[in-house]
Amino acid sequence: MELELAARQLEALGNLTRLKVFRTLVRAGHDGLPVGALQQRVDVPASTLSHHLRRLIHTGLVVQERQATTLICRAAYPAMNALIDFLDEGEHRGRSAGPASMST
Amino acid sequence: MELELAARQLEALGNLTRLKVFRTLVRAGHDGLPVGALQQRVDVPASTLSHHLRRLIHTGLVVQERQATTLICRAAYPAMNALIDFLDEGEHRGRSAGPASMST
DNA sequence: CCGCTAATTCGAGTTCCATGGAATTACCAT
DNA sequence: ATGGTAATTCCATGGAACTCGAATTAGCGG
Repeated sequence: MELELAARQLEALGNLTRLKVFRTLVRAGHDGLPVGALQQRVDVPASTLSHHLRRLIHTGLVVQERQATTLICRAAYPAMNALIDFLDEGEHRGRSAGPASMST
Repeated sequence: MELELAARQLEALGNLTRLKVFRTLVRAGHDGLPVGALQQRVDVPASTLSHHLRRLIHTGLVVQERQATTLICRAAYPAMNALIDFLDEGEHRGRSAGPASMST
């Protein structure tokens, strides 16, 4: 992972609103959430949320997929794990690939 | 870990210079490095470095200890691990406490 | 006490970021 | 095509962050 990308990702997460958004998506798991649902949970004006989402997407921490008129947002777990490993200086320690996958 | 603290720590790491500083300290291990040595490695003016260090210290990611006229800086490994766990939604998975502690 | 080195604080300029209302695009249903 | 909902882009405005030279403080050695 490149230093610059890591810095941009960390900066992206270093904002209260964006961090809330990202954590909400991490909790939501692989199914993700529509932008509208995110807006209700995080409680910010739509335009503001959109700006923040754009940034998270641009840095590769969030992915969007269109389903008709709604846009589904998902946390990019691989990117998150790469970022964590980077902070750790490459000490991998068997993180699971996705959201808290309990059991088997 | 509180959301606000996590955001401030992530923001602190989300700057190219500060990220370089922090990673240099992580690599340096428990012995840490004097500010002067850091300055040589990261190559920024002393005053600039000092501002960045202040921020990293203020957020709890770095610790300083005085040794005569020089200040030793160390990465705060517990804080780093707490931050990582926070991003992960509290999935702990046996990270080691410090720098790549090979063997025993 | 005086000088020396280490490091921080002061001060100022520039740039970048966050916010949110209004206008706009995208897509589907009828 | 028209209406309707989802979401983004446009635009303006405070405000905060980054940078770094100069001045300052902290602590030792002679």
